[in-house]
Amino acid sequence: MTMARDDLALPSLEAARRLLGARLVRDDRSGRRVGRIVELEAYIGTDDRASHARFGRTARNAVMFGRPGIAYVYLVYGMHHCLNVVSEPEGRAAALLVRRVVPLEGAHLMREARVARLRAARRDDDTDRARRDARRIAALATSELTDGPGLVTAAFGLDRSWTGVDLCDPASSLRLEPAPSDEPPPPFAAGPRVGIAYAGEPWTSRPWRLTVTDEPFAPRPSA
DNA sequence: TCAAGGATCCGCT
DNA sequence: GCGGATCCTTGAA
Repeated sequence: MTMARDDLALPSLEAARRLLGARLVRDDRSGRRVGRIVELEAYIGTDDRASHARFGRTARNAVMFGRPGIAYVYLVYGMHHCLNVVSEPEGRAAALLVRRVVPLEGAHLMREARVARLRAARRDDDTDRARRDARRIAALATSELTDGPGLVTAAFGLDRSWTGVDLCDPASSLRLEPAPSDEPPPPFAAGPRVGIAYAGEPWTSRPWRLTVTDEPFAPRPSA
């Protein structure tokens, strides 16, 4: 079962509440990776000066104006990819940035993918450094494997080519699944979004970052 | 065409 | 705690 598209076709903060605690699943030949979504940021409308939709519809952000439940993956700082879930009804530009998940299944595949991403990013062929990278990632706690937006995409092996994938389609290799029915909706805190100082007020202060607070290693909402 | 700058992470201090 | 990496997207010329 996948997440109902209707749950994402809502005002973005309501959609985000429903997405907290849900599962991000990548399932293909190499195996199955599952992460519990514990941190999201909402980018809402063309007025939001922090949103990629602030200049109106462009080639890059077009999916943000489309159907809810579609993946929007972009490149930031020339090297990191970020996964977003399109929210709001079709025609309203909005997306939810997946900032953090907690691995539940396939942590070994996530480690492999993290190492592979680093190897791909290295310009040279320094085998000593490659060994250090592999050791560093092997030493990470499971919860650290996907502790940031660029790390989620690295661990799940995602890049811009995943833009447009329907996360509500059970046939997609990348999809969203609701939490088990016996798992109550998680408690969460709201705080300002990260890394958007350029947007100015009131956008930098909008409490549009939602963080689950029942995780043992949940980051502080204001951090 | 061009120049500017970014929804981040890592390594070194 | 800070600066560098790195390339794509954007608005302006």
